[in-house]
Amino acid sequence: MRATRRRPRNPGSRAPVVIREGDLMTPLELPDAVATLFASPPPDDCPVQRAIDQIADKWKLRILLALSRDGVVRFRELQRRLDGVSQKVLTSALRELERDGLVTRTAYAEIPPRVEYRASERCASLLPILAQLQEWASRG
Amino acid sequence: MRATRRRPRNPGSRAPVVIREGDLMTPLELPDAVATLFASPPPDDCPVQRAIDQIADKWKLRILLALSRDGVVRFRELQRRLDGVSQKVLTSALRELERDGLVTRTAYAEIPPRVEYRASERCASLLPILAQLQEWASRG
DNA sequence: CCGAATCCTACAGGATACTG
DNA sequence: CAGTATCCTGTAGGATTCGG
Repeated sequence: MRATRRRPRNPGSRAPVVIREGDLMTPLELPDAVATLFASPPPDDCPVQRAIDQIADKWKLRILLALSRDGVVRFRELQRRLDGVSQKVLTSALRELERDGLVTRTAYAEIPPRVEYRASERCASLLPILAQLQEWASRG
Repeated sequence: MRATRRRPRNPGSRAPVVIREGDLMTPLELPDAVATLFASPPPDDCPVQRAIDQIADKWKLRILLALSRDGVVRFRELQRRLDGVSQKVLTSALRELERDGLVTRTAYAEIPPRVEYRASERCASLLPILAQLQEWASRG
């Protein structure tokens, strides 16, 4: 952990925070590591929002975990492991994950067709963050 | 989120990793730090999914960032800063965030009424993870 | 086996009016 | 000001059918 910088009550130190008189609580401590969160472009181009949007639907997270755990998985087998997902939804989820660089799709021109999905390196680099998120969720 | 119950699959003991012969790629390297991701209960009780659900809608992330940055913010002022949010949606988002322990709501029995929102400590502990997510998103 | 095409429902999110 | 109460629309997700 890094040194927590306690904000003193005296005025004069840079005050980006609105405090009314008689206010009992100070704002949260904001370590430097999170400063970039507030420097990002305000509206819709927030990278955090984009990242969340890339994994926040009903199935994507489970898809990524299944592929990361099992390596190479074919479409039908993946659908079987994700109990209850419809083929249409799984297809579109995989398409988006592929577009976002989180999974790799490999199709073989065979009969019957064979399509393999695997997690990408980009997905692998996301897993430690998800693990932290898991730890965070378990705390509360 | 409506999931139709299907018959539970019970394939017996299965090798955790399926590798076909002639496969060129090995599964991703999985550091120990992410092992807990695959040990969690499979279906709907995944803590990661819960965490994501708590912040993955159109406004929650911006609400949390605004409150974390500005400290104490009243309802109307918050709505002004989140350009375009309707009060119904803002209200329900704040209710959920409060229920999940991410924001604190303080109402004063005055006329006109005054209600203050602030980010919780639990929210503060989430920010570093969001910062990492931001860094991750910037990499791809 | 791997989808694409179609149809359908539930719900998130928005617009507006009204209240204490 | 800080909400509720309605009404409305777009879309995520599911069921089913068809095709290469």
